[in-house]
Amino acid sequence: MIYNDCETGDYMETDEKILDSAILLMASKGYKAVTIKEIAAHASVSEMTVYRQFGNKQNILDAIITKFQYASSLKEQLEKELTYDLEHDLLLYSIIYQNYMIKNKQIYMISVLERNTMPDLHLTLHKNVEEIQQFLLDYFRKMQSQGKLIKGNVDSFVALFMRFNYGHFVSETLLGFSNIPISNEEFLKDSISALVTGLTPKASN
Amino acid sequence: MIYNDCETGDYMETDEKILDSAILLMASKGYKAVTIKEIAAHASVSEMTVYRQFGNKQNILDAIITKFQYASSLKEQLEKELTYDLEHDLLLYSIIYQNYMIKNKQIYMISVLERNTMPDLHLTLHKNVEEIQQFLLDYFRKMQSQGKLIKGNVDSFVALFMRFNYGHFVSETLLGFSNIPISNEEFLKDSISALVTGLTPKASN
DNA sequence: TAATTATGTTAGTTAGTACTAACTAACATA
DNA sequence: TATGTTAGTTAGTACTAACTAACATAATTA
Repeated sequence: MIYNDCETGDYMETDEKILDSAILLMASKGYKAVTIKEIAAHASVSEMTVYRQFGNKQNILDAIITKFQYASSLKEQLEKELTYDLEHDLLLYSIIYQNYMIKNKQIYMISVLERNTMPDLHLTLHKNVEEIQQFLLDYFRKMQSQGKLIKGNVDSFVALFMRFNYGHFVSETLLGFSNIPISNEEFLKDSISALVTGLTPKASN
Repeated sequence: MIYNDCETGDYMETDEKILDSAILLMASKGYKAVTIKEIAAHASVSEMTVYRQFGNKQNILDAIITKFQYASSLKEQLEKELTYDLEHDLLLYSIIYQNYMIKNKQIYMISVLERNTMPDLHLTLHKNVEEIQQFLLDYFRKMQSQGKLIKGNVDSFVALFMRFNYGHFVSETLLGFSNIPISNEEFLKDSISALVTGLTPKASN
């Protein structure tokens, strides 16, 4: 089995091939169910090479986690482009969020599969969720104080929006079940348009 | 370790204790990572009893699947109580859906963990999703034709609503992260109220 | 060219796990 | 009294997977 699909056309480093194969297999079957033999075969290296590079199985996962633990650029990416127009901003958020999650879907899947055996990983990733939630809470409060968001419980509105985005990510990307006969972007546009109508104060008031 | 929490106060049958322990452990760690020894210990029986009752590990999972494969009562439960008032019906759906998923969360978790190793289970449960989606599509179309739902892509509206419910289930029940400082029912009420406002045609038209 | 480095090969050891077999104990029932 | 049923105990087999050690070879570098 040959495995080498680095986008640059260069051959991937041995370490990268191993980590790439490991994350793929672990996200598919879980840490315990994946064997070093499988990882080596998928990376087209010998089992010994894996052991020489990483020592043991746990170190492979640790390397994966370290590699994918870059700072949450989600917030910074957003803050720059906010226009304080509800529809624009929520759509922007949804698109950026989906792209962010697609990039991290494998490490996220591992964290779900191993949420009980290795709770630290899951908690670490969950920190990001809390940060995003806080960011959205601040944004929604600001919009509310400017009369651009209906009165009511901001916590609920934020949760509504977050759970919609999260549900979309899980069914569409993580589990790969697409039941919608239209494109992803169209769907987001339609949904957020309806959402925004519900969250915008009536003009007549 | 003593394990016996049958609601009737009677002692649970040996088979039930074993299945109950197995589903709990498999939903927590995945099929492969659970050992017969663990299941036996958790059910407070000897390993041999497990083998005598079920023969092998796969049979335990098969028994679990068979036991939890009752007809989707979700649709029937709903049809009876529909009032064709959007807010009432969507809130009703959300509550019934959440309760239904809570009941089936363990088998659902197993289907996610083993989605690649045993794709049949996941596909079977997914059939239910498709059925629910079709039901909601019919309902939304009906409401739209009665002028009780805004014009636009019904597929999007259904997906918006389903993904909100699904996202809520996954974060609240499946992964157990509750970030909302209010009660579940209050949250559903608030969210659906906002959603319904967005999906209801304006009175002035 | 010689040394070094990266990788492969082969053959182990050790531990865990699914599963079997033989036997025993307690209790119920014909 | 004899037999069936249900569960436990103990020992063992077959296999798998993590991990190690020793040696071989190809590529890279001094």
